[in-house]
Amino acid sequence: MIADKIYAAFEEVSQRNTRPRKLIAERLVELAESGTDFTIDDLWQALREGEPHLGRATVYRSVEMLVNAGLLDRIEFADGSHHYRVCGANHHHHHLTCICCHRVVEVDVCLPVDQLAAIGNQTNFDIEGHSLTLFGRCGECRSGKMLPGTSEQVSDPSH
Amino acid sequence: MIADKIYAAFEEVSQRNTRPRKLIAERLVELAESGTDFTIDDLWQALREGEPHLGRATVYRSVEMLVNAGLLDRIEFADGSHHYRVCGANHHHHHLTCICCHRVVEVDVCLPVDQLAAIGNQTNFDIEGHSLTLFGRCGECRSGKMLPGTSEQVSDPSH
DNA sequence: AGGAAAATTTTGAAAAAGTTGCATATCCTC
DNA sequence: GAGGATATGCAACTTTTTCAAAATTTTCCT
Repeated sequence: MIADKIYAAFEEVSQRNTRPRKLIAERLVELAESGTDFTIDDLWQALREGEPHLGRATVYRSVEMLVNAGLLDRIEFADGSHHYRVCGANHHHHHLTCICCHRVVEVDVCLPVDQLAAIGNQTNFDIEGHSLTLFGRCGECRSGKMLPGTSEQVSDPSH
Repeated sequence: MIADKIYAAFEEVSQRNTRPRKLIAERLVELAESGTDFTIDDLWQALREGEPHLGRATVYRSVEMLVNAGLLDRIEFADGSHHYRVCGANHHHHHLTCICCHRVVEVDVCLPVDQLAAIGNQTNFDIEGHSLTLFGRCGECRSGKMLPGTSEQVSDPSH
């Protein structure tokens, strides 16, 4: 159950059980169920309707915590902007995002482990992580002949 | 010669030869020669000393153009911040950045081409690009037992 | 055990940092 | 040098962080 995962992750990273965090968890459950991705501001605006004094900073901090905990994915777009979403897959994965409509697909592509190790040796770095995003144009945008920036943002709930 | 490359790239993307762009090009030549990486604000502050009316927006736009032209690399750090630097290598490459000191190393590691093609087919995307950054801890930071955030930022001119 | 002060985490208003829109100034062509 | 188009920089806007204050939990005392 996705709701349990969210509450569990939240309890792990937070040491106090506060009202704002309960509200954020609730809202994330909704967003997880619909598979919607969101910006920090989207989330704040939505929460603010029920809790007008809730501060943006609280949302920022909670999202950051949950990204570190692996519950939320931060998704980069080709234009440098980014969204978040409740992470669907439990295994290591990356994202492919559409340049036009910002559709997001989770993909299994990754770097060969031995290459990573080799780079670590060559450079004398302990490699602790990496970030990878593929950029492209989805079938729908190609057929619609949309240009970058012309389209609305669309999230793909079907993964 | 690096200076020629910079002036050439600049002329390619800009249709007018304006004073602000000349100043930006000059400064980038200096930064390229020392191998220093920089933020937009670093660059603006430096330019402003000689040209107090120069606007931030001009610097933003010029940097964006030059990133698109492939002359500047945008380098991501593990904490979500980013720097720019005049691109050393002419071939396709990515970056490995130190979590502690923000040292940057250019690396040749990349995705297998056939995997990219396979993903494109599976998802019905035309894959047009990707972004990849490795995060780790460099030898110096490991031996110094520095913690994230404790250190100054250091750029590695020796690549 | 019950209650309140102490200790510590978390919050949110406001300040700072980063980015963009638009009227004006500048550059190039004729 | 005037006209047309690009590029600029001010100012507005958006995003992120800071820090004093509020809230939660723990500790201590009766």
